[in-house]
Amino acid sequence: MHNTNTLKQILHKKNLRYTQQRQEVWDEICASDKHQDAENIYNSLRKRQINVSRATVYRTIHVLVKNNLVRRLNLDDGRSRFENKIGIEHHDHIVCLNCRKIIEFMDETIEKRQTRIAKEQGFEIVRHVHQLFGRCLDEKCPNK
Amino acid sequence: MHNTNTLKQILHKKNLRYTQQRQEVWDEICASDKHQDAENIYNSLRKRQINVSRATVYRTIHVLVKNNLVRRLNLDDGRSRFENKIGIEHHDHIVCLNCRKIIEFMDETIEKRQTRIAKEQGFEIVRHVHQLFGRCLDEKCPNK
DNA sequence: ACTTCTTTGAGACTCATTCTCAATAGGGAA
DNA sequence: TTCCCTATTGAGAATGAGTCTCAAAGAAGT
Repeated sequence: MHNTNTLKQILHKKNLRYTQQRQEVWDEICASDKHQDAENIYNSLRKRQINVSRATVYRTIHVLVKNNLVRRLNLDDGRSRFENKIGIEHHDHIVCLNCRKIIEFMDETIEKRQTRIAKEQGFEIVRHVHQLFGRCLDEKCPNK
Repeated sequence: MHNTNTLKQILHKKNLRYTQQRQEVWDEICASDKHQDAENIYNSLRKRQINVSRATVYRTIHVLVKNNLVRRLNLDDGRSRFENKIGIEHHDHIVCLNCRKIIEFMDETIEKRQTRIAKEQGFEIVRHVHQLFGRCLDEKCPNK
């Protein structure tokens, strides 16, 4: 895996241990751009005969998120989704309410403006959430 | 209560029944601009000797949200918050990660831009979430 | 290999929210 | 006003994502 070193180094820097389970969870998140949830990740690993417990999947995700390898998305459907952050440009999301298709977007003007707005209100932004929920025109979308 | 008619009429239009419990929950949400969660609303009513069950609080909130009287906010802390929408301009939120202070903001440029972006991607926006999480400069904020 | 300290697995647990179902009560019709 | 139909309510059980516990397993420095 091309990300072995990344993970190993980062864990080492934080005095955390590099384990097979952590590598597998990290690989699984990197392998897909489908914004998987924890249960998904757990099942995918199991299907590939990789033994990782559910608790470890959750715990590993925390480690990855805390160390900026992974981003947690909350798409208002009751479970968190995760996406690889390494080598990926910042972006926000458009979500179809019918088919749950997710499109990424990024707008420099919006980014700058929100920073300015926050500053005017006496805030320094640490992170932001910008999600557009709507209906897509996709052929396959059950959108009547 | 000045919102009695609003609620009564809207419920009637949808063939739903106007009940004391629904009025009380709605009043409680309107009475505060503190973005209360369901448990809060439930406790406030109890404290005022008003008998409403937790289940009814949750059920009523659904009714109010579905009928556009109330907005549900998900501030990534595990429970939904609610705010009155009637007579209130649209806005988004800035949240302090330290003291949980919530400030409202609204920017016409951002609003327009996100609509255009969505359209370009073949989406019609139904709703959006735009939240800025950061640290405020408030005196009382435990922000070191 | 030895030791120390972290991580793991399995299942119990938490907590917000939803569900179940019998009892209650809107509200239109008579 | 009373009757009836059906929606709503209350109490507590159930759900489900996520977290915790603790004994066993395993990194990694020496």
